[in-house]
Amino acid sequence: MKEEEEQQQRWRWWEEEKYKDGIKWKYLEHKGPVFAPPYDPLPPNVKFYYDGKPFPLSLQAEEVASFFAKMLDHEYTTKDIFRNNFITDWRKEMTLEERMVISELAKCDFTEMFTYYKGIMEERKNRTKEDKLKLKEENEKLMQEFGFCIMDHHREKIGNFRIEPPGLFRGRGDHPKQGMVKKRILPEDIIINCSQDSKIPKPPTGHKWKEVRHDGSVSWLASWTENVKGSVKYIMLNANSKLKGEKDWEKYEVARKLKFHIHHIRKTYCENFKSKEMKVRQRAVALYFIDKLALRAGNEKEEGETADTVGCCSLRVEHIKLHPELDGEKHVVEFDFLGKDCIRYYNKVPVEKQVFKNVKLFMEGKQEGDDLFDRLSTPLLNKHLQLLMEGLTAKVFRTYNASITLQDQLQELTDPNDGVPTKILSYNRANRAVAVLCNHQRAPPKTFDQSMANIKTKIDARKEQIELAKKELKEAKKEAKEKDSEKLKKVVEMKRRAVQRAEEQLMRLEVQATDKEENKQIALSTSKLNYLDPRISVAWCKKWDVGLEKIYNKTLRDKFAWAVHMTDTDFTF
DNA sequence: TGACGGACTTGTGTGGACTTGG
DNA sequence: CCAAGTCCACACAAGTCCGTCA
Repeated sequence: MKEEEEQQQRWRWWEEEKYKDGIKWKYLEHKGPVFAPPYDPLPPNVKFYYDGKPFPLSLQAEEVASFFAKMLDHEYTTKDIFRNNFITDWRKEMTLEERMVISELAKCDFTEMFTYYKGIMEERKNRTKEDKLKLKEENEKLMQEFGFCIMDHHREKIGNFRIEPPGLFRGRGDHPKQGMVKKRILPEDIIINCSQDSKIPKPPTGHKWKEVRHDGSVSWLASWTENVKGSVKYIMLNANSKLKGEKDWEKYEVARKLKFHIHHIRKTYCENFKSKEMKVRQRAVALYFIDKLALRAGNEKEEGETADTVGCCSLRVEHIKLHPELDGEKHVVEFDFLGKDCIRYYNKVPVEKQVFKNVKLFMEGKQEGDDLFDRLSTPLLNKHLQLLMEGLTAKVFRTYNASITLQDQLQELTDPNDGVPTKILSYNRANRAVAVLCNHQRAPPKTFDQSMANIKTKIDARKEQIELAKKELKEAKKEAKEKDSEKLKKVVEMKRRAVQRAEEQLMRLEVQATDKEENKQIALSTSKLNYLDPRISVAWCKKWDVGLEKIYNKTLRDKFAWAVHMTDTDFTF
């Protein structure tokens, strides 16, 4: 409750005016990032072996070896690409002498190091309560000093104030760069962004910043270029900040605006299915998929630099199968491709006849590896969308369709007569419909079967308990009827309550089991965090008197404080 | 128009904190 | 009170989209 109060106390940025012309802030002061702790060398008794013999390593080579040693029980270290990239990068860190000897990873023995680090982890886990408390306090102190900034007179929380420590790059799926060494970032790599009239952060002693700039048109406080992909990384504010919140609010407003244009847009792209211009037809069909299936835009990617994943515009012929008829349905398109994060998208969808014919046409004369939409790119698509509605891009359709689906599903599934637990089940089901639409999948948790079985056992036990309680109630009633006494009446009442309580518990368990089962392979958190207009959820909670904390955890309530504050029961998306 | 980099959002996995039930 | 299970915050990877430059 205390936190809720704190939240109420928080500055209501949404009641203030925004800056114009791309200005993000006028005053920004912070302490700079926190760097990764320096490498802690191995004790002399822990050895690395090459070709069966102990082989002492230079400090630099040892540090990189430790990255691999710590991961020995991870699947990554069995993959060829990972191993090859690692040994190549590792050898770059070696001295000439080391490089002369160490050439084959298969001859490297890291097991002593692995065991050593395992032991340290174990020790860490078994720390005493006092130690844990002390660490927590130290962390808190660091957070208070480096975890906040002053932006235009307000103290704002920073999202990530720690620089990423060095290690091995863990790309997802078949990433060609997995296993490469992520180098240690030094102050000399860091660009600091703050206002000129602020207290400029001091670099650690003996070091200098790469650059200090004062750019109020961007939101980041510090940045550096990472060595594996050469991309820029940033220190930015927490999701509950004004800067992030305003942007998020704006996103949902753009999505809401689409509601007024969607009818016309859909009509237009259906007309364009018959366009004489191939480019227009392809654009229309792609847009149809983006709208109907909530596919991502699908930017072009540099070949060989990333895993082979696609979105709508980058679909290739091998990702599509056409079924004139399938399971009693006509014009079925079968999608099978790897999307963002190498998550598989598999779906069989009956489509408009015109779409089906078009896709067939687009595929004619093409072979594996060819683009389905060879005349289309995301910039082209977005340029077109911009003309249809200001601020419209491909990803707005995902936000729009996710939010409108939640709203419709809540309307459909919520039964006013239900109790709170069942209403929450309805909410989760509505949320689930969105997650399915957006293909937010997850691997079933490793403990899933076990914990499912546990719930079933509990349910059975409850049922038995109810039987017993009912029997006792019956007997108590019978006794009370025979001998009319106050004491017996009380007993009957007690037994009645016991039955009721047990039945309520049973119902709660059954709802829990259903929810869990339906959620086995589906992740709700992503859509909740990124796609669902929080005002829909807040309004629903207020309308049905469901505590917001049943739907949103503290982080979400904090992030969506603006929505919590401004939304009433009558909000419609 | 096409490559490219920069800025920002979206996404999953994970370790540790927190909760719960025996 | 402890172990097991669950949940959350965080780390950081991987997208989208825009502006610039040739």
